[in-house]
Amino acid sequence: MRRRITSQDVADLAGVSRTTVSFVLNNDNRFSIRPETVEKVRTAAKQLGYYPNASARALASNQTKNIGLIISRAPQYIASDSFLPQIIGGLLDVTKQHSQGLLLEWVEPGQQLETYLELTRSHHIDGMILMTPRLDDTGLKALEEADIPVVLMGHIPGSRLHSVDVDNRAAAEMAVRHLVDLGHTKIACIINAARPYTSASQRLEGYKQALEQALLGYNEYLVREADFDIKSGFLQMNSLLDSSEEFTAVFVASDNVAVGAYAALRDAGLSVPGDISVVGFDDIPLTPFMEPPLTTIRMPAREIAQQSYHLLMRLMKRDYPQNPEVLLPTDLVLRQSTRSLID
Amino acid sequence: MRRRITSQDVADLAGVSRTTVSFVLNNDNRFSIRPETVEKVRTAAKQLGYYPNASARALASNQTKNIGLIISRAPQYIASDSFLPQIIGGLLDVTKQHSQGLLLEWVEPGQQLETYLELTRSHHIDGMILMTPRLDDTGLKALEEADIPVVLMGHIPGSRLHSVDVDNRAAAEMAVRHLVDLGHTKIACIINAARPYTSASQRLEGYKQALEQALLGYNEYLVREADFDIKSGFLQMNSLLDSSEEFTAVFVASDNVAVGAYAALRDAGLSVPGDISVVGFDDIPLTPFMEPPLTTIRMPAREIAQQSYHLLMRLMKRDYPQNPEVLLPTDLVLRQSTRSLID
DNA sequence: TAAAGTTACTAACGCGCGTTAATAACGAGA
DNA sequence: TCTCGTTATTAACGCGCGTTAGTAACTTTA
Repeated sequence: MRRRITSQDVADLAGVSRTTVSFVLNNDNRFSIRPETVEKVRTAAKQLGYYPNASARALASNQTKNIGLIISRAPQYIASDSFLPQIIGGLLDVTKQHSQGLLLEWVEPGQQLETYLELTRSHHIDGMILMTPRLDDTGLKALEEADIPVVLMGHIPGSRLHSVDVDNRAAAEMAVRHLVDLGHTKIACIINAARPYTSASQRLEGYKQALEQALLGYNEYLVREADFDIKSGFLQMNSLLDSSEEFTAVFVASDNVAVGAYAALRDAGLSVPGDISVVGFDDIPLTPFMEPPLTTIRMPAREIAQQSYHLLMRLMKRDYPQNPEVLLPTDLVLRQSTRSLID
Repeated sequence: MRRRITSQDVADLAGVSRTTVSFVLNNDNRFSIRPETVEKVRTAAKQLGYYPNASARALASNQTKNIGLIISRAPQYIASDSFLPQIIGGLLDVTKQHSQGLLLEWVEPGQQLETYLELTRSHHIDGMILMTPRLDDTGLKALEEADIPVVLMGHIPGSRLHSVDVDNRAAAEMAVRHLVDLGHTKIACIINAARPYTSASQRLEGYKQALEQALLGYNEYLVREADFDIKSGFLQMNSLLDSSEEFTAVFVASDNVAVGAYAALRDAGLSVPGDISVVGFDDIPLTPFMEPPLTTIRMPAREIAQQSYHLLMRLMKRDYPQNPEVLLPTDLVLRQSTRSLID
């Protein structure tokens, strides 16, 4: 294997010092270098095919040029997630523009503290974005006093960490109010995930609040808890159907889960929206192609990703926004999965 | 900000040299260290909350402990991909076990060479897995003589690079033969992506071959080319329906694309499998929940991910398997999207 | 002409760790 | 007592780069 080409080689070829090479290649304009010298260095670097060693650079500059995307979920759940690719896509787009790397990591409940410490203290990354954080995350306090910037994609009440999120509660309320406005009074709910995921508990709150405003009673037997994936939607919808409770509409707090719910309804011989109206949440790419196309809350996934990144960038520059929380708008996308009971 | 804790601090506290600390914490058994010394070092490290600096370690050992997953596609296509999360999930699972990091990267056509050089020469990663490679990838030759291990997830004819793949051609042939066996003679095809993606051209080959074996003529007007995502499936199916060609079955070489095709068929008032039989490819988590459940070729996504990783690990240890190509089995998962024309 | 800038560059240190070659301690054998 | 292995430990170098403090040359001002 041929020897690595270092900046010394470039310096030798260009007939200057290594320092000058560094200044030129990093466009360090605190020092003025004669244009012809710049040219000499540039061509020498190109000629040798010089690429600065990332580790050495990280060590010297204390910047890895990598940011971490941490997913609070096990790989088997990641595999069937339709929302994740949108986030990753949005993130990859913008990280590449800033020639940053994206390091993926998942963390299992109970191991959070150790994982975060390792990631931050070992300095694998310059900053991290924490996806779908859990209320019971045992490592969040440690992150608050970590020496690297952190952005929560999602909100944790009481946390000092900066965050990017939508108003899940308000969005869910909007979804359910839509059903109420159509005359539905018996509205079931399948939340997207277990309560410790804040998006889940907040969406449930929105559901409750919409019922309350409509003077409809909250019936816990009409509520089920899914687990991110399609299958759990299928199972929970069946559980609702098997119960003795009556309902004419369901708010399913995740489109992915709603796909499973659709299947369960079909299997039961019920039509959407003929028998049951459904409103989803997320607006994944699939929803317009479902049968019938799903009325849902649009999550601005790409925007969430990019805003998270930009917020993280600001924090890395020690430029702290006065408001630690960025809230992005959602809206209700009307398609064909609901029908009016009022005529 | 408090000072970083270095191995020197641990050494001081434990009353030994930095070298000893290094030996102990890396379990370097080429040197025998007295058990009580080991203990002293371990407790000192724990007490101080010492985490070795990743960059320094990478620089000294010439190993970053990161592997790269490179996606040959733009972010907007990544966003609606249902296959990617399965690969990522499988990869994350196994990288974590080996305390390796996973660095995500995408590369746009035309920029491959530069991207690969930068990634390998800068030594951001110890090895890379190249997803959905393109035949016209201008950087592959450079990778063959790169100084880091590379695994192709997919096959490039004539490349010396190691690869993990399924036999796309044979799998596609199996899918189409299934339709032939059911009595279909006019079988359309929507391939998953443009020809330069080897999986696309290989699946098309399989389609042709199955027709040939059944003594059915190949009609290029029955073939369309999708673009990975759902919408392209919708558009291409409509294009088939708008043409004057007749067909009773379609082989859609990607489940994701098939979702769009389903929607187009529904919109045209055609039933699956009543009017048109459909066979897909991939077996994404959604397929059992489609209406009707899609008969498809199962891609062992998780296995592909993990085998790719293990192959990469072998290459990193300079342990080169005699056969550069790992082929994984596929099978046809029969569901309810095809019907027999023979009675 | 000397002093005081200004411009263009470099020597040298430090980042934190892995690792080799060398040393010290210690008992066994002669 | 002296030599010869072990065994346990360390001094010191190198990984490749960023960066500060400093030097040399060259121009401007008094």
